[in-house]
Amino acid sequence: MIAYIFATDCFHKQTIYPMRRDVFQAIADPTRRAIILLIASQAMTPNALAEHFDSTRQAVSKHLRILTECRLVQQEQSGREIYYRLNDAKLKEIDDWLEQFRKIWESRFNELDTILLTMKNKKK
Amino acid sequence: MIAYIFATDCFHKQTIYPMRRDVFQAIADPTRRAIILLIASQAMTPNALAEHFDSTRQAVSKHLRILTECRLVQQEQSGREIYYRLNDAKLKEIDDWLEQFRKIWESRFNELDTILLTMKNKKK
DNA sequence: TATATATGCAATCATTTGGTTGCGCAAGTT
DNA sequence: AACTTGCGCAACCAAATGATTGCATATATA
Repeated sequence: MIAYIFATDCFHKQTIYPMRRDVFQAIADPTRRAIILLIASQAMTPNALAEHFDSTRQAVSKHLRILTECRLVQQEQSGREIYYRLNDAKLKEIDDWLEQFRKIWESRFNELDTILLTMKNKKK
Repeated sequence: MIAYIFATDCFHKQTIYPMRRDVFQAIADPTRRAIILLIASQAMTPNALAEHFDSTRQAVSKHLRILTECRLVQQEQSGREIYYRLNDAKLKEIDDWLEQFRKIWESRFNELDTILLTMKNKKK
């Protein structure tokens, strides 16, 4: 009931998993990407999530476990329901990885600039 | 020899793989991420790449195959060597995926704005 | 032409992965 | 107190994955 929604101190199975996986492995599976997208706008329970897929609740639960293990997702218990919410900060890690390449391409542009500049000077 | 460097019309084993894989699956493996990073600044041959890893050339070759299959990497043959280069555009797909979330967060901010605005108006 | 090098491919193997079923337990409900 | 519901966990299984070894072929070199 409503009385329990914010009673976050009375949970039981909200396991804290060791960080075994990495984010890249977590998003490799299409079902997990779908889950991430679903909970991006609002936290959802395993049962609610499972309704969006053909596979069983346990399968979804397993995916949630993996997502939780790599901290992409956080659990929030309210009564006997566990809401899973997206950990925005963890998605940032993917963006950080991409940033490396942006930098490499940028420096490549700079090199091109230098070359163009050299050619320009030679013309003089 | 130099004569062959641009002779791209005389290759033999430069197979065109069917697109079976997903970019997300491709970057799931740490070795593949390392390969991507290595060739980001300049194209490399399988042998040159293999020197950077403990595993055998064939293992690296397999990873290259997977990367090629999902178009993350392109082959460029010069003589008997095959240079693998990064396909920048494909990395963009990952960024596009992240963009979804940026939009969701943004709209969340907008909702917040609306709420704040409503509160403001009520105060009046 | 004979030999060395660069590479892809097939077969094989241990490990991981994604999924299913069955179960136990805590939290609600009647 | 008895029943229902939500959820995690263990056992099990088929398929995919990552790596190895051996082999075939094309290119380069002596």
